[in-house]
Amino acid sequence: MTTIRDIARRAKVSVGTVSNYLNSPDIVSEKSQRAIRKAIDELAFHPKAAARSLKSNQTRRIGLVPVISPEENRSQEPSDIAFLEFLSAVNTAAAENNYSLLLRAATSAEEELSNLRQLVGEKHVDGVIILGTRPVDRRIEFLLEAEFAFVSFGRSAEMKEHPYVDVDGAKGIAEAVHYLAGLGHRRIGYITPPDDLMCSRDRSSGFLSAMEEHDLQVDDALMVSGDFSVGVGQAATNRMLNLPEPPTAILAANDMCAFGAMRAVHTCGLIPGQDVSVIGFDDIHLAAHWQPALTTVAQPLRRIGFTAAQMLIDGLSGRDVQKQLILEPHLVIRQSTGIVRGHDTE
Amino acid sequence: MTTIRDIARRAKVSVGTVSNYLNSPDIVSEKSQRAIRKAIDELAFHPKAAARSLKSNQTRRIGLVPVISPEENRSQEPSDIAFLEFLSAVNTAAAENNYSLLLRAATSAEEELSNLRQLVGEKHVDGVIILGTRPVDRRIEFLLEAEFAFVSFGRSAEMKEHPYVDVDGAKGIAEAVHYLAGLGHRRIGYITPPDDLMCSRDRSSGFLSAMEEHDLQVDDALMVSGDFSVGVGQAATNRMLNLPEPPTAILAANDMCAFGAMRAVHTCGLIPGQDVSVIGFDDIHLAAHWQPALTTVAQPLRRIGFTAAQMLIDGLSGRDVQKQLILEPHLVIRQSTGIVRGHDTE
DNA sequence: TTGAAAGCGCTAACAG
DNA sequence: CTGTTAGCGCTTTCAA
Repeated sequence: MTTIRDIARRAKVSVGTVSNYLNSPDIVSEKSQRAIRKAIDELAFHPKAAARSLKSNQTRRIGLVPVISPEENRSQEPSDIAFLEFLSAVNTAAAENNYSLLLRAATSAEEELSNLRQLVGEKHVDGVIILGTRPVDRRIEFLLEAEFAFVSFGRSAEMKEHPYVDVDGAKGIAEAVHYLAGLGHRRIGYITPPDDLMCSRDRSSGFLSAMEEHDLQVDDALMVSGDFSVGVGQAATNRMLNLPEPPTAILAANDMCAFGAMRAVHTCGLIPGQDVSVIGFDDIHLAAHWQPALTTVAQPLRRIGFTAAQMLIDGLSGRDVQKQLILEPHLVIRQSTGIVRGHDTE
Repeated sequence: MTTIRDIARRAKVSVGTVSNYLNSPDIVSEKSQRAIRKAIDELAFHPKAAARSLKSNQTRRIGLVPVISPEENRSQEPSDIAFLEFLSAVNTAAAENNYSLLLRAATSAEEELSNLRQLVGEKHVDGVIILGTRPVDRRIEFLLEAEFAFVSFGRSAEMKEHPYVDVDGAKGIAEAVHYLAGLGHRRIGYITPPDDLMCSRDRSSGFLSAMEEHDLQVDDALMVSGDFSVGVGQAATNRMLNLPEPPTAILAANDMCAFGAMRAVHTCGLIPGQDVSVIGFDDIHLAAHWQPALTTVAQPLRRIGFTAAQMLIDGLSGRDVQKQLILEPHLVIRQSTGIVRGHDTE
């Protein structure tokens, strides 16, 4: 392995000068620069990351602990695809700042916490990004306590403030309800995200208050706790559609869930967008390509991921930045929603 | 920061003993073990990763360089979702072996290579996994030359052997053609993966020979070079459907592409699975949930990802293992394919 | 079994 | 501007 000493020897300068060249080239004389550059090229030298971080105490890595359920070996982060969009944005922001992303998969909430502890304790990374935030989140408690840099996607209900990027889910859902109400829908089904997530709480409050605003009755059977999967969307919708008084519209936890809902509508011999309206959440890429194209509450996942990473890196670089950011979602209207059948005749 | 010295002092042993305890506890006396364990707990000690890797010369990380196009900021790896399934399997295998996954995004093929060089040269990782293999692949040339551990998803056409996990794409496509031919289809359109990928070459050969086997004519207009996106699937299908003699079946580059194809079929006022059959490739989770459910050539992406990572790690651990593995795809028949309309009347 | 000590490859004073 | 040097926190001989 070629080291900084080899370069120094070959370029006939000291190791200190080589190190200076590596870190602030302009502080080194033209002549030395040339000699060093030449030696580096000839020996194909690369400064070893481990040695650098040992000394400088920084890794230029940011960590993420995705939870992957072992049975189906599927990512459980806020819906597969949405997670990918988020992840790729984080990755992009990291790369732009010359950081890498370190993933350490966990298969359960317990493991998630212990992997995080390891990542942090052993200093594999300079900071972490967490998602799937819960109202009381042990990860956040830990990170705050350890005074370790992090940004979360989603607020928690902690007393102490922490850095996060979030979306005003209550407002997003409310907008969807307003829109449906305007279309004449009175029985609106709502499939929530997993109960333990903060975003679920947030959105439910938006749902409830918007329903009230329109004098719409919230039927227990029409507000079912679900998750981000196609399967649950389909099952929950199916159940609601078989109620004595079925809903004419379904608000799904996210787009995947909405795809499942549409499937259920179809299976019941009804047409999504005509007989039953379906609205998703996220606006993943596929939403526009579904048949019928999905009306959904768009959440700027890429912007969220990018911003979270950028905030984290800015913090690590000592730049001081806004610590909390709440983005506005907006309703994207496509073909999966429509006027209530028989609305006029009532 | 608490170090091994602090533990040594507190446990009244030497640093060497603490280190031994960390690496092979059984070699340390019961008494010392207890004392050390106690000190570690009390001080919440974690051995620093950087120091460890500097000394031991291994990182327990495996690297991956995803290509994310900047315009749309979307992963370009073999179709978004398929990539996620692969990635999560790699991550799982890594985690099981106490490895992490390091991602270093690139925005172009040039950057992909230079990021890889950096990952390897600076020893951020012990080995890498590459995908989107090309017949002549500079990454593979580089890795072979550098004698750096890696496994690729997909063969290349290099002279030298290299470790890979692949799928017999030719066979998969051939199976799809046989099936369509059996259904009476004679005009079969084929949208290929990106031309520069090895898998494209592989599958095309399977397509051509299967067509020949059934005495089916390969029309240039029906074999279009595409990619893994919904958009291209839709556009290409649309074009083919407007030909004087349109195809009655479409083989798409992958499931996403097939989704686009179905959409085009729909847009032309036809019904996928009845008027025009569509077959995908991959069998991503959503394929079964599409409307109509997609017939597709299933590629065990999770097994591939898991195996690739496991092979890499086994190699790193000195275990010697099979270096090449080709998995068999199989056709999953669902509702997007059917007998040619008017087949009987001919 | 344990302790002392020599580095792993780099950075950052500090003196020249 | 350059060279010397003392570590960063750990592992691993080697003697005791």
